[in-house]
Amino acid sequence: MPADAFDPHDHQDCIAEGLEAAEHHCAEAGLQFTPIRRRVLEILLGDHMALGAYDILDRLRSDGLNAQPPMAYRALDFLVTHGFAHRIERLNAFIACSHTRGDHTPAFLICRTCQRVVEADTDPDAGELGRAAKQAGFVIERTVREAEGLCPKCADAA
Amino acid sequence: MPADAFDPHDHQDCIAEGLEAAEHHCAEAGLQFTPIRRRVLEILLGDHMALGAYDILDRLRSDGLNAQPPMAYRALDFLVTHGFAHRIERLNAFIACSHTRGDHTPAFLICRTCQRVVEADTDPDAGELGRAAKQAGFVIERTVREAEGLCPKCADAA
DNA sequence: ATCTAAATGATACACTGTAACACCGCAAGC
DNA sequence: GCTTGCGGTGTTACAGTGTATCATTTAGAT
Repeated sequence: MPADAFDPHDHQDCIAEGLEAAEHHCAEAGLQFTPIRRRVLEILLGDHMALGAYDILDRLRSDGLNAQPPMAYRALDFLVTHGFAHRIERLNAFIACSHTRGDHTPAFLICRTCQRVVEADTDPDAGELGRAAKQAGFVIERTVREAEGLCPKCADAA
Repeated sequence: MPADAFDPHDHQDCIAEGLEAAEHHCAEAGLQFTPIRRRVLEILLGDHMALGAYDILDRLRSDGLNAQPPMAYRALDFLVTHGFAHRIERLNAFIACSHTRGDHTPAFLICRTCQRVVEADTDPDAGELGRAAKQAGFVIERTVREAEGLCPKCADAA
């Protein structure tokens, strides 16, 4: 289990595995894993921090591309739609998915000191949102669950 | 309990009570509940939908003010900081708080059809986020919990 | 009365995201 | 082969959201 991007780990594996999983899933599903989409996912997999669309754009440009905003947003839309990446609403930023593919309902832990973000999988109808929805008779279609605070390392340092 | 803004209710009461509660709390706490702040809260209390900062700005302008963006954002910052309003991250918008004052950890149910938003109070360390944080050793300072879907009325209609 | 801190007024700008259109490449079908 | 359609890319221009900065006013404290 990738319980923890807060823990040390061999990060090259994250990148390689993430890319391969996406490639495999696209092949299965008949999706086009184009060079741009692949490159954007690779950038996102590059660290466990959320990146803004314009950060992505800058990196594409340092690859030598004359990239404009729609290029980044299109690739990000693709990745988010198909579950290869997630949007962090609180940060207006994006992060590579660190779990197995398929529909899932992520929750995020955002460290305000080291900026790292960890993804955890959840049950959409559980938790406080599920409870509130049940009480109100509300039908949940999508959830946003994000916590800001301190990761173990940064909490110790403080 | 205001379990449900989805239910019919006398809305003038919402506005009057909300304003009075804020006024009272500001007096207690030595906060300045200035005309602009009061007016912005009144606008937010005007319905159970989230309003963007520029929606607020437009309404201030139709009051005859030559309002610029910082005016709306400052008032909203004040209201959010002191718990009279909340920011809905998913919508880049704001809504009046519908619960008693003091620190609390809201969750929101957002109807994608009628656009109404209901606030529920939660325990910051409970739910799926609390579970994930506990497992990772993460210290939660703030949470974002928002569900999009269908309110009872809109679900029936569909 | 004067001083100080907070709030407001105003300009300008930065960041985030999208509409619209032209173009390209490839696969499906005639 | 040809062409037709569709998804992806290249590009321009703009819309929406949020802030830094500085001047000015107001409200309270001494």
